[in-house]
Amino acid sequence: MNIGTVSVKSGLPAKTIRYYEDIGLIRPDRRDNGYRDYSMEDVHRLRFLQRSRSLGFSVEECRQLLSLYGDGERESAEVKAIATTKLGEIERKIAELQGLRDMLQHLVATCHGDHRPECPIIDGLSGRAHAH
Amino acid sequence: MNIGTVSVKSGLPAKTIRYYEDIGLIRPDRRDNGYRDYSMEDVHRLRFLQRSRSLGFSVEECRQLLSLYGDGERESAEVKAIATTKLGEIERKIAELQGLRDMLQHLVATCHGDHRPECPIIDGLSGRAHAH
DNA sequence: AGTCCGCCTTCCAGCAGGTGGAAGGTCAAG
DNA sequence: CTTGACCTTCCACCTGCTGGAAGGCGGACT
Repeated sequence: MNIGTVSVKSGLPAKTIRYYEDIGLIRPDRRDNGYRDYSMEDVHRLRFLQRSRSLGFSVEECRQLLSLYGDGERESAEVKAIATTKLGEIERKIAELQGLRDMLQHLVATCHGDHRPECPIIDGLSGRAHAH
Repeated sequence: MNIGTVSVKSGLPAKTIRYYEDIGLIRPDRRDNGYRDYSMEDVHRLRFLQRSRSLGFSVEECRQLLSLYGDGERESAEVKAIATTKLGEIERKIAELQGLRDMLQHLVATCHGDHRPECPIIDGLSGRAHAH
């Protein structure tokens, strides 16, 4: 199977698929003409990568998950530990962004937004005023 | 004022302060010995940068905000427009992360996390099952 | 047989936003 | 006079790709 087909099937750009090969996440065969030749197994691995990346796992985490994915002997506890850690990170990230949002919302709400130079947003960013 | 002092006062690493100079966000004086010499105005600008970066503005957005910050004639409407756009982006980001969280929460909740090889997380990532 | 287009290959460069480290100059204290 | 903390520049590296150039290959149409 050529890279273009695999790209469609996996939902990943061809460039990204080659990049994943560069960093050792997949190892497709080569044909006589030099073209990469992918198996269905490769497609599964790439879909797996696409999903886990879009769920916020780093490439290194994906590498771990992928080795567990391919290991029939793996213990689900290992996988759960990785996922749980990532869940905590995502929750922290959400809380952080909510803090930013509240701060910005406050600044935007108190700004007249007209042609006068007074601006609580600038003041807030400069630390001249406290957006409590 | 030396860069080390400014680093403490602004909450930014010295490396980052030099980098901000490289990309033209600040322009400190130089002393005879080659050391950078910062004014209180520089410190204010750097604190401003630190705050706006940590509020999720990109460096380019910070550059805009900084030019408005230094411009007594600016109209608050300009600033409000930038902040409002950024607010929308932050809200989209939060929603996206909440989606990830829900998905991962579901996967983690349905995984026994023991030493058996069955693992709904791996299944979910591989697309073999739907964590709806 | 020639030509076209689209696919494939490699390689090199660059994006954001810094961070790390080497190699060396400077300054104040002991 | 040496030590140690600070400062300087420069160059490389990080993540996770993405873009583009230059060239080979494959099948269709004429």
